[in-house]
This record gives sequence, structure tokens and C-alpha cells, in this order.
Amino acid sequence: MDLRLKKQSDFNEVFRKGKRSYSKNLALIYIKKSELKVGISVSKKHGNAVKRNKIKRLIRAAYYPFLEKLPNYHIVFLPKTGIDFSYNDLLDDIKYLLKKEKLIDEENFN
RNA sequence: UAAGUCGGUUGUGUGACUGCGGGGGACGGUUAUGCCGUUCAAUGAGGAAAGUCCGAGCUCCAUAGAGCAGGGUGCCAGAUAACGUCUGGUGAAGGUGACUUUAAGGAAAGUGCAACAGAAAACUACCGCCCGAAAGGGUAAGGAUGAAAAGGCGAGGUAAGAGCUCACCGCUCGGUUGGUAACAACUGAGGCUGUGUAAACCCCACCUGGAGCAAGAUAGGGAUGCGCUAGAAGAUUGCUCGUCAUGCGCAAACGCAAAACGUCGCUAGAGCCGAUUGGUGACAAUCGGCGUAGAUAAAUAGUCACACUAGACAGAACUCGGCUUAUAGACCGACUUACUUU
RNA sequence: GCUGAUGUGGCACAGACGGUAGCGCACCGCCUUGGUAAGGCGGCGGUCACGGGUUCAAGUCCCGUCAUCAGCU
Repeated sequence: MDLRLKKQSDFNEVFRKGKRSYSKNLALIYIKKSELKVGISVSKKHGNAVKRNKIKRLIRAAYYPFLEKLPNYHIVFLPKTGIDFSYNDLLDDIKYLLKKEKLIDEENFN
């Protein structure tokens, strides 16, 4: 099952209609749909291709443990610019955001 | 030992666990050479993958031809599939030297431009010098300007001067020798005249159809309507000619289909590594070995441990050959100059 | 990925053929007004995106780099 959000039109819909939530390093945008799909959008302002790829990999690795517990939403992660990212910071941010928006039940954590 | 020149290699590594991409094996499910699931062991970014500046392959443009225009290259010889690349040489410039740099054809085919200053920027003559009573004539040594001023310097010569004459240097034309050639050396003649700019137009020689994998293929039938009809139409940079009649182009009910962000193209290629031989070298030939990413919102990550020099620049997107640009360091080889010692 | 175009004062733009970089708005000072705006006069402000080359001389010609903006599925 492919859980990646791919299509330009889907991204546009999420950006236009989605609910936004912010943490220190990340923005989370989501919209309720019939299936679960997760995408990442990294701006060109983050630097060259190597740096952008690195950020995408870190985010992907960080949300992966929660993937099976998420309900049916289209979700886009949007990292902020001007920050040095690390895996642990992103993990904390994602936990905080998912809890804050009640996308995951308390008892399902850990 | 110090300072320097040139060339080459490398571009964090190791282990454990959890993951990702594409392919393969085994097993299972299913009507299926397909699809799905489980599992196993292998495999998975660069020297520049970058910029897209050249050159090729490949694909399409009904034909792919000719001429002009346009564009490119520009010392000579070679290498190469090809090139604007590379190698070896020649000339010029720089450096004590190792060595480096070099878009380096033609200005006597023609045209243009050379601001300001200066008499004059190319058929020169203001001041000056000389002859002369003057009118006028002969001159270009000296002067000032400028980036550039009419071969340079010395001697003779003269009314004053001047290649007017002579020596040396430079230039032009010719000869001999060496070299495949660019060219070099030697030598003879001419007396000297035409400054610079061709990365200004241009001339000469050679090369050149256009677009690009977002190319293109996967399917091509079609009642009927409209347009075009040989100075028309065609996705083909422009113009002319040639070529295209089982006419062409556009729209299109209907019909076909698993379907168009899919599938193929998509990775074995002028391939890489090693040795030998030929060549100054680029490179070529022969022999042996290797099987080495193929994604499509796009795969290399996370955690822990250890090592050291504490990790720079940076991510394949059809594929090669170059060029250019970015780059922390580490290592190897050849050579030069200076000093010291033998 | 491929193909093009553009970079000139703070902002929008000129600058065919190489020869002292200009215009408008903005800004500053003065005049005008009781004061402001408008108007008038004067002035400031540029490594012509960056680095090389050709030329006596480059914003202009040639080569490379960087940035920005378009188009092609």
C-alpha cells in the first residue's frame, strides 16, 4: 500500500483547504479524506538538492513509526527554513503536533 | 634544508539492529507467461552526478536533396565515431629556471571607424629650415598633441633636407639547405611604400537541415462538413529551386481499448580493469578478466559503538566523449633555483 | 530534464554604428505660503550583476560565472 501523497492536485487541495498547525521547526497541514496519504514539501530556500533530500529523509524516518496508527487524512509536512535539523528534534516535533491535533489517541503512543 | 614548477591517485572507514529502490531465486495463493503475499542472499549516486558550453549516438519531422543567406571553426602535423576536445611541434609574450600563457589566416580586394588633443589620424605640412626682392617654390632634421605621427640608429651628403648613398638592425621579394608542414638557418636583390582595428563589416579555407527522451512508440478506422487547390498546403529559423496525387490539412457523430501522471523507450556501452606490443605522445592493436543504479513528488536513512587527518564541494533522470565551474584534506612521482656538506 | 530571455542611481526605464552614462519619480537645500501640497531653482546619488579577454579606449564586442523570470508534460 502506497501511502505517499504524490499528485500536484492533491497537494494543492491540502494547501488550499487544509487545517494548519505549527511547532518550532515544522508546519503540519491536513485534511480529512477517505484514505491516508502523507507528503513532504521542502522549499528551494533550504539549499541545494543534497540538503533538501537530507531533510526529506529525516522527516520520512521520523514519521514512519506512527504511520500505521494514523487515521485517514491527507497530511503534508512543511519544514521551516533557516534551521539545522536533527532526527531527535523532528521526532519530538512530530509527536507534539500529532498529539496537539489529536490525530493519534493517547493510549496508542509508545 | 628552504622556496617553487608540473603530473597523477584518493574523496571518511568498520560493525550491529531497524528501514527504502530495482532486479533475481525459493515457497504459497490465483483461470493466468500475469498479479498478490512470504522469505533468502546479493546489489544500489559523483569526480565533478552540477553548468548545459561543444561533439556524437538514438528518435521524429511525408522527401532530407541543391543553391543563396545565416551560423561555427581558423599557425602546422597528428589522435578520435566526432568536436570548439586532446597530443606533438612552430612563432610570439612572461619567468634566473623547472615551466607557463597564447581565438596565432588575410589590413597590397573593398568599405567603415580612430572621441578629445593636435597643423595633420593617411594623397599631412601649422611653426620651423632653405632658395627668392616678392609672388612662389623646395623640404620633413627639430617642435608641441596623442594610444598611435610616416622604417630605427650612426656616418656621408646637401642651399636646406630627404634611403639621396652606405654599414648594422628591421621590412618586402627571390634562392639554397633542413623539415611531411608551420617554420628555421644561410644568402642575394630591392631601396622602403601603404599607422591601428577583422572578439567592425568583410575576403579566403573548411564544417553545417531542424527539433529534442517533456524526442518518440504503444491503433488507427471513420459517415459527414469546412478549407486548400499548384504563387496552395506541410510544426522543418529565412529566400529560391526541386520533390509530394492511391490528394492534403482541420473539425468530427460513431466505434475500439486494461489505459495515458500507465507501459515501452531505460540501460552491454565508440563499456570498465589488467598485461603485452607499436608510437615522443594523444592513442591504437592483441590477449585475459568483470557484469556494474534505473527511479518517476523520484530509492542510501535512523539509532548505537569504535577509529582517525574530525569528513570539502555536492545527489543519476536517455546514453556516451570533452570543456567549464565548485571542492576540506591525504598520498605518490618527476623536475628547477638558492644555500650547505661530500 | 529541455529551451529561451533579462540584469544600468532607492524605484521604473533610455543608451542602433565602441569615444566624458542619461530621463522621470523619490531624496536633500533654497524660493513661494500663515503652514502644507502643487509649482520654480539648485544639488546628492552608479565598480553599468560578477570575473577574464580583444582594443589606445568596453555599459556596448568575445568567453566564463551568478541571480531572476518565462515557455515545453
